[in-house]
Amino acid sequence: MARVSLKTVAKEAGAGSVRPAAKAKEKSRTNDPDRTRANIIEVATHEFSEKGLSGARIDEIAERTRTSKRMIYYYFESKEGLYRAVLEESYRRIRTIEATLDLENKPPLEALAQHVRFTFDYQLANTDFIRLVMVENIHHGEHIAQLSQTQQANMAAIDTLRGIVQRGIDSGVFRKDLNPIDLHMSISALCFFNVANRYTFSTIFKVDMASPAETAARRESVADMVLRFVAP
Amino acid sequence: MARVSLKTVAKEAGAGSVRPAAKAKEKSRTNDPDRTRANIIEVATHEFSEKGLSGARIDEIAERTRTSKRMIYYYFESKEGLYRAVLEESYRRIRTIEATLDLENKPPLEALAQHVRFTFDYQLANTDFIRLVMVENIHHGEHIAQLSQTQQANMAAIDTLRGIVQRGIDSGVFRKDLNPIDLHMSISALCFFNVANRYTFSTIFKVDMASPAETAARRESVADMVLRFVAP
DNA sequence: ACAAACGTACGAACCAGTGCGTTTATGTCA
DNA sequence: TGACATAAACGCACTGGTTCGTACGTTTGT
Repeated sequence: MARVSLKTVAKEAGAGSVRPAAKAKEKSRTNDPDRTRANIIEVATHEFSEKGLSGARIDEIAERTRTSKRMIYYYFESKEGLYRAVLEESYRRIRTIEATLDLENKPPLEALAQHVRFTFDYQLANTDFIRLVMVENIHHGEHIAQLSQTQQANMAAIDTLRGIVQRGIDSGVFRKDLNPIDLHMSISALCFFNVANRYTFSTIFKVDMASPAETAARRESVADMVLRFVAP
Repeated sequence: MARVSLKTVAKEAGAGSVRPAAKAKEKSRTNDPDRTRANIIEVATHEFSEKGLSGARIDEIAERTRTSKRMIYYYFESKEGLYRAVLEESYRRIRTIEATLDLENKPPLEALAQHVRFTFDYQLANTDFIRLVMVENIHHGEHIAQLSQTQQANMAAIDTLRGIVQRGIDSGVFRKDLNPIDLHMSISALCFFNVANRYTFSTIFKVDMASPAETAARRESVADMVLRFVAP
């Protein structure tokens, strides 16, 4: 059925990943499993986050890749396998970035405020991740349930917050009955909504939640709400 | 192009829809367009909310209906048409129920607290609706964008909150710079997350967010957070 | 030489949508 | 009132395009 060749000719495109200098004739193929794998995941991440697990098409993902559909199955075995790899990688990325923040040495109130603003901005800048979480919840979390590695690592992500809360309580600037997990949930909820429900909310209330002005105001409102929440 | 009439034959619709007494032989079919339509929407609501727009299957919806697949296309024209009808009906239902609450005559603080707890409980009890909103946002809100009727009616849904805010400010128990839409967003965010992200959050943090104890604690935490937020 | 990495082309199941014929309800006029 | 025409409501069985997945052969690296 005249299915088009889909060459993906040449191209140095890459965000990085230098190739061997050879390049002489474009006829030659270069094996680079790491790059191929990473490239597939990158494309798939965007595709799954845009269309969901059921809405995404393996053929379309393959098309946007520098390799072929066969390679997707070679590396990931199935559509769900690929989805799981995408989920894992997205969760891995968020926690490595979160760890770079140094909030341990700042006064609790300031540290918390910064933590909230950072979370807000990170989620705003990583809508792909947010949407993947939405998709995963539509699927009842059955895939992340299989990634125990990911679960553990992400549970540890609130250790920073836990530390801030402890210091805040100790120094008397936070109320004593504060529950770190509950606090984390509230922060997540406020930041998450801003990205996740942007479309329906903007449509109904005729505001452009993606605009810089709206975003800035919202960020401060969220920070304010959290700070008020922890006060004694 | 046998394009169906789409009658909407007036009628008192009601959840009940009494049938003609006839019923004589079970061999005979009884035409009851309203009931058929409502039945399809009911089944489709659950199916779309469980599997999403792309994940849901028309054949499966038809199977769970008391009628045939052909009727789905007879009444709704396409899968997306059915989805739109489902979305519209879900939004319609939430606002009629919301309107039944009488908060106009209670003191602002009490009214707000009740409003928050009601929102929390309603969303908890109507996961189908919440999940539909998630699905719609995955699709960039392109379907609700076509339902201007629904948009308008739902924008009006914050009039109650707006009234409470005004009375609270006037009587001095709320701070003056409170923005009703911003407040509404925060309340929605806190309640929404509880249902929408239940699976990933429960999995990562090893808590059962659906349990009564967890739910009750969370409801009070949310109410507390909102009340602190509005204080002068 | 041998395994890992890769591409092409194909198949089988799935699934939205429809052609067409049948039954039920309703209006109309003798 | 009842015969009849017409429209609405309905069901069966099918189709054509889509889509996940793979058989099989080729190239690259060690």
